[in-house]
Amino acid sequence: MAHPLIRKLEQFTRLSADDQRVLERATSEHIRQFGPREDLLCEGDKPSGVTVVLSGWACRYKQLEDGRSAILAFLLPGDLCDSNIFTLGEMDHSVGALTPVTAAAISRPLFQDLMLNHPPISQALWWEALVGAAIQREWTLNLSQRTAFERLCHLLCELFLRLRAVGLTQGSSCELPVTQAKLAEATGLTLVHLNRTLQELRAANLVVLKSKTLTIPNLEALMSPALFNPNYLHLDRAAIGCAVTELALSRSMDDQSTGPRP
Amino acid sequence: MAHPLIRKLEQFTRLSADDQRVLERATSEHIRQFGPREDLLCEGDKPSGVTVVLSGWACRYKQLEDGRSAILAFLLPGDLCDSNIFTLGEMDHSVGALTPVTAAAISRPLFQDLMLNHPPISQALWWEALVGAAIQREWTLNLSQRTAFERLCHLLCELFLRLRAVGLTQGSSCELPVTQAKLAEATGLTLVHLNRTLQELRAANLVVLKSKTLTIPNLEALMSPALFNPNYLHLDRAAIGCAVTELALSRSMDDQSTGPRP
DNA sequence: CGTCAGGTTGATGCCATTCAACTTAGGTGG
DNA sequence: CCACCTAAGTTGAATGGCATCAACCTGACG
Repeated sequence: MAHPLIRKLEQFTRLSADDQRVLERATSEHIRQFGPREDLLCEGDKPSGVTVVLSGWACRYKQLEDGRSAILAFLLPGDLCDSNIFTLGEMDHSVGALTPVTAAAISRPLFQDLMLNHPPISQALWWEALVGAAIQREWTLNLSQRTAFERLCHLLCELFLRLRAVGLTQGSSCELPVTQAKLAEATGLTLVHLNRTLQELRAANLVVLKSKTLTIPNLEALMSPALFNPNYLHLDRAAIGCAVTELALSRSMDDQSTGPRP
Repeated sequence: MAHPLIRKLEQFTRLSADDQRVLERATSEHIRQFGPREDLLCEGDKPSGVTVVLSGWACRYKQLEDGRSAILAFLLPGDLCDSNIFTLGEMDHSVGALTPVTAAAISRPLFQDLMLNHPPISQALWWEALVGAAIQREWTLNLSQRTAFERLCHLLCELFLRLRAVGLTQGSSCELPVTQAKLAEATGLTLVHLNRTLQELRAANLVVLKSKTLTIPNLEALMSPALFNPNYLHLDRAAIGCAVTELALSRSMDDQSTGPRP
């Protein structure tokens, strides 16, 4: 499969062969593996490199001194953990692995080279950061206004679309390698209540979730109750080019998937 | 008073006289005034310029189709409404004025000149965007984990510190030119419940709020119940230089303010 | 076969919402 | 100067969504 960072940034703009080579080199120097509960980065860490998730799922999270904690974002393959961290003094939150994770660290000089001498890449990194911020805003709205049911619908829609954008869906299915406890932390619900909400989703035939595989028989039916508007993911430019084939592919695989739909 | 954008970016790094001149020119071309309920930007707008708040308060907000809406951020003088919007296709949320607002629009060519030919400025703009994202994460945590009481404490702390960073506090007081309805939208509470929570804050002597003026007799006492950690504002570098005088100034004015503290 | 993580269920209570009314302050016109 | 109006703030009572606590179930694994 293509390099996930390149695949992701190409959602924004086509990168020249040269730029792609530069990115590949930059992300192949310091590769590290992390186990499921391990931290990629801790709050307070001084920047030693920009971290890119190459495979597996991670999450941003933040803890209060009294033990409460929340997941603030899911990081999927191709995502940057600490975009341009060098301009900030230190991490204001932590990043933890949810599954086994492979991550690359881009050293400071390499990163500065990308930013200064490769305008298309630095543009794409801006895009990455801005979309990340847009997603964070949507999560704020999610917690602020949506009910538990809507919240969960919305989260699952988002994850599915983001995974599809980097080619990690199979038809109407994708991996969802996280426990209900983690989904609860991400939606601001208790584990118990999340479990019940999930059962509502199943009862309404909006999702099938079994053994870490999520199937969405009818994506629009899931988007509708959440009032899901995908504009905040800013995948539109990609839509002009890639997503046509992407969509066609996804559709054709829908046909051979288990759940036939009206 | 100094130019608010310059003042803000200098929280991150000292700008040369030349850079300051460039910024001043960039933000003096297209000045616009907005009335209290007017929109500076609407969801779906295509970028026509980067908007900077010069005076007054604005907010990012997002509405759901069924009428629910939430305030996602407060924009104070010096804040950018749509950082680097040119790399995104369109606005994914709206920006509205809460008070009379003066804003400048930086045109596309001017903005690109800043980004390409003035590294210290483009660095500072990265910092601005990253801090904005960090604040958004903190708001996510706020909504996800903190109680109504803690949430309000936290919000007021943040606003006070951000205002102080751009020199808009007088001793332990600052303007808070927003209605309780807006504070409710920002904290994800109903108006009624926000009102009651605010009364709790007053009863606990944590704040004095009258005729749009907020006074915080003891900032640490307000930070404590919210488990407020200012690291996410990334004002630390400034702290090395400016904030010493800033703090000294603030202290000396505390002395002549109404509420003496132990 | 015991253990443990992950998932499911029931009972109970509180925090926050909802609806509805009332107060206060500022502004405007007769 | 008072009658009226509107926006903002305040209060009470009833409802409900979600949390909390405590079991219990299930499958994977050594």
